[in-house]
Amino acid sequence: MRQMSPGGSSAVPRSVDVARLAGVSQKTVSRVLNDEPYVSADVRRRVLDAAEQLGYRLNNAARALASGRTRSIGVVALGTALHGPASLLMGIERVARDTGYALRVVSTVEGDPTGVAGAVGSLLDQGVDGIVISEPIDDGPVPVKIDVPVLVLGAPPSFSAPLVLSVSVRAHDMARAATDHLLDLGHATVHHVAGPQRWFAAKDRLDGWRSALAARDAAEPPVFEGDWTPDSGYAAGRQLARTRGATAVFAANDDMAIGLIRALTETGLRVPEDVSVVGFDDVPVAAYVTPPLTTVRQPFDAVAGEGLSLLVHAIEKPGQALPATAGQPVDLIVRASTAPPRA
Amino acid sequence: MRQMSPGGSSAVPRSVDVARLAGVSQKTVSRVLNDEPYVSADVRRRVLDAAEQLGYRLNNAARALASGRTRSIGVVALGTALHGPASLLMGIERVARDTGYALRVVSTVEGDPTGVAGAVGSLLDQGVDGIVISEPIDDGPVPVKIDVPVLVLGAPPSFSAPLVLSVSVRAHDMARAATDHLLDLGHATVHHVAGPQRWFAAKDRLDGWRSALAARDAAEPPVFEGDWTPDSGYAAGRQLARTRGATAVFAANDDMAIGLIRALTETGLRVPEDVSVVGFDDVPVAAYVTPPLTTVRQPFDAVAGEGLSLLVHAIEKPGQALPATAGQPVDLIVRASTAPPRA
DNA sequence: CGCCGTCAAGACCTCGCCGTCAAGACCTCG
DNA sequence: CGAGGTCTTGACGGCGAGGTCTTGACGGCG
Repeated sequence: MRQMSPGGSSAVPRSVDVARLAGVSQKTVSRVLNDEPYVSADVRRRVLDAAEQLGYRLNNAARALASGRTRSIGVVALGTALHGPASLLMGIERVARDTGYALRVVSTVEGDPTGVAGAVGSLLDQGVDGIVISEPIDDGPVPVKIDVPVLVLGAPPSFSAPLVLSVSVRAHDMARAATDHLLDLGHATVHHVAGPQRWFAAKDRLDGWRSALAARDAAEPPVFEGDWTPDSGYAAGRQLARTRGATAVFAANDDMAIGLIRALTETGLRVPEDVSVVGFDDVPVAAYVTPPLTTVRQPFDAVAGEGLSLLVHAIEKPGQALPATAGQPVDLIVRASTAPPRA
Repeated sequence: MRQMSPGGSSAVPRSVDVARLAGVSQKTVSRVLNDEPYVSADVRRRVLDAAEQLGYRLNNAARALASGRTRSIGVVALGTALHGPASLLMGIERVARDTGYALRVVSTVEGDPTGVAGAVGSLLDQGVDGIVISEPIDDGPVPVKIDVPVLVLGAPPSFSAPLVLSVSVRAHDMARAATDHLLDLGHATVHHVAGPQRWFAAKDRLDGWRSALAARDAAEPPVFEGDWTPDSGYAAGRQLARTRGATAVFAANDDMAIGLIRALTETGLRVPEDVSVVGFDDVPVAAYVTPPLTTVRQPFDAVAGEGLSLLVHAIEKPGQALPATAGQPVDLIVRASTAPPRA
């Protein structure tokens, strides 16, 4: 355990070493390092100098054990590099770092029987002060008793925790806006290439699309269920090309929209002249594909930021009322993949 | 600190509670839970039952304090949702989970003065058994003394640690293969849209391109330095379109290639008839843009897997020889964005 | 039948920090 | 000038696990 360099006597320094060097008690070192009050400027200086001189680092395990807090937040991520989930994760990381929390990441894997419950369990094992569940997949109720606040980004599965916060990404409204846009252009109805329905995010978009159609009494064509990949969008496109009279499609993400457009173009259909396409996410390349994609921008950073500040508030001031949140705007970005149907 | 439910006396159970219920000592509980030898089957059974009944979870902070190990690995990620970094991160997470390690993630931010050093420092503060630095940005030497094994994916900055492992992503060879492909098609030379040169990954690709040109005595045109975004690729494309005689371009990632192609097409140049373009990464949409992109596939999962198994080996069997690693193949994927120059 | 090695389990200490309480120094003010 | 605050600091006892040593029980064997 004791770590020695071959040269001689350099163990990893402990706070008591710092104390000795500074000529104070260990407790005072602790005070200085935790910014507790009641330390004279002089002592503080001496302690900091001594710590620096020894290259002292606080031992987090000991600190966590003694204080019961870890200053870390666990994230249940989706094990994918898809733009949405990855953006959310990075947004969360940034805010966590800014607020002084470390991040522990576990991802759920497609097909893992334990799913979200297993991921949450492993976070609880590690010890976290709060948990973020990012746009989860539905594997039914989560049978884990959680004893820290939980933030869910997107639609929540049901579980028991002292406090469940949730920031809506408003996928429903966004999907509806996308669909409305196509209907407004004069299309009789709008087809939908959905995401995998085990994802709440995919379900929300489907629902939004459905309610937009219902509000105008538009016929609801059959849904193609893809898996977020351009490949699945392509497959949907091949199928759609054989469907007579489809003039507008809303894809549940940009990748599928891009695959879809390729399939349509390959079969001789022009976008947007013959078929209009709307995507979802506004991935970076969306503006540069052919044709530039009309899509809905997801405010990942804003969602992560807002959610995390709620969570941190819940962790640090338990019981207090939560600050109001702004809510995210729906941001439809119209580019060149949509147009009125040909007369 | 003691946590009570309003109803009554349900504190979070400790190992000593399990011990009492099972009628053994706390140490025996520890033995069972750590799979130590010298426990009879009967006792093991009783302990496990008691633990389950109480819903007992090992306290990781206490365990880490007592054992000096955290069973966690720290990752220095790039704070971006770009396909490459995000894929690497997810690959790392998957392997870490499979090998029983938890993940702590810190990201470096563009423009953070402390850079990699700061990120590594915060991981050391948290306590990790090993560190992965994923495709770092060059902020000069890292002045932190690290006392755990380090794995660097991509080119390493210099720092001091007991053991520095490194898995090459062979970006140099890949870039060279991409450039060679264009030269093989008969192009007199190849232009390059580079990534930001603070990234080692971008530098490697530039070097690979450069060495391919040098090997054939091809003239080296000026380099456009982008920032990985399609926007910067687009800007490079506008500029390139004004350059007479450019017939082949190698872009340092697919996003820039896509922006580039759009700029070329908008100015009336056809891809690949007038200009051939090769990307890098093989992002999911690469096969579906117009034209489908010739690109180099990066084996992110394989790199993450190979690297992490090395790191885990170094953590668990310090001093022992490392297992040999396979090395990753260079995988050029030829699609429709490249063709011989017009005669 | 006694010696010794292996197995099984427990007592007791340790890990490095934080929380609580107590005590001394110093100030304020009647 | 002394009572009662406020500031500063330290002694001490955990936090909840793992490590080490010890103690018995048991069994093989000369």
